[in-house]
Amino acid sequence: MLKLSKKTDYAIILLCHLGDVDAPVSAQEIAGNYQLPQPMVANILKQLGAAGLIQSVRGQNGGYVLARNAESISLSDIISVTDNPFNLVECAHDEELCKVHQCCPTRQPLIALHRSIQRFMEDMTLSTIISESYFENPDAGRTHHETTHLS
Amino acid sequence: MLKLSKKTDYAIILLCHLGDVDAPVSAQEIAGNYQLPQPMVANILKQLGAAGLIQSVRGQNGGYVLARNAESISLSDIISVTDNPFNLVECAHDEELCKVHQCCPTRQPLIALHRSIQRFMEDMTLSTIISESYFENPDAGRTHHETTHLS
DNA sequence: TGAAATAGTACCAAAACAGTACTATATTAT
DNA sequence: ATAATATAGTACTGTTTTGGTACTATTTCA
Repeated sequence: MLKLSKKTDYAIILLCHLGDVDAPVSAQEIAGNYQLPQPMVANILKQLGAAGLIQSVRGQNGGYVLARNAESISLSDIISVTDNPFNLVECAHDEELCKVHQCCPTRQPLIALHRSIQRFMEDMTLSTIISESYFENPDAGRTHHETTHLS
Repeated sequence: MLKLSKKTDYAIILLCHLGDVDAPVSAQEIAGNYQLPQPMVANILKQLGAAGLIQSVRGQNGGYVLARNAESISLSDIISVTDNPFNLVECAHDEELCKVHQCCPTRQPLIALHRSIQRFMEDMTLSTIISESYFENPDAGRTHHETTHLS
């Protein structure tokens, strides 16, 4: 339906949070902070860890921290983990899949759209997202996340 | 999963075909020409008709023709019919849906992405798609569609 | 009047999504 | 040591969406 999955949606929130904090943050902590289902959050963090976007710290007081700086994590990276690699149309990656590629009128323009979106998502980094979110919520300072709980 | 549905995919093919021909074209004819499932094609054409993108001609020798010229039909129009209105993230349209909008770090940047894609899809008209497809398949002339059948 | 077409629905199976559960392992505070 | 708190890995499930079919009615033309 051409929309981001909840998983991707959540992943961005999680990563923004991690990008704001230095110490490891646990799944439980984030889930509580944003009122998200804890098992989901845990699963997504596991996936992001396996993909190398974040690093895990096991044991008590453990959690996750960004594995790279926020400038080098793109929206495209995130979506690749939580939503499969972006693929607006099958034939953008698998030309052979297209039964009618000899006469398919959609290939060129849809691949153009695909590339345009791809480009946009590669250019949009986590740090961009974080700084744009401050523009909207300037009072959501880094040490006040516990005050942003919802009633 | 951030990809176009088959319905949208097909719809673009159908509309491109209609944009190339003046006389009404039947569902059966198009389905045969592009090796697409006939009932699906019929359903999509019905929807496109109901949405006012194409006009139907009933009865024998009937079929469909574009209801407006190809310049005035945008990719956004098409997707609205076959894929629901485009909505990258819920909160792009329904701010109240977002439980954490007070502290949600994703709103601004994702809405920016949404708008960028939306804009792109509004600017890409059916006539653009058709002309770009000729760039790739210059031999797919308007009277030779029956020669492009696949074996 | 019959063939060929659309109109309008209703239906169904398979896949994807959103979320849960469980077991194992690692680390640390006590 | 050991209990508590965390991640690691994986399997499972209910719901929704997708992709596609089927059926009946109506319109038009030869």
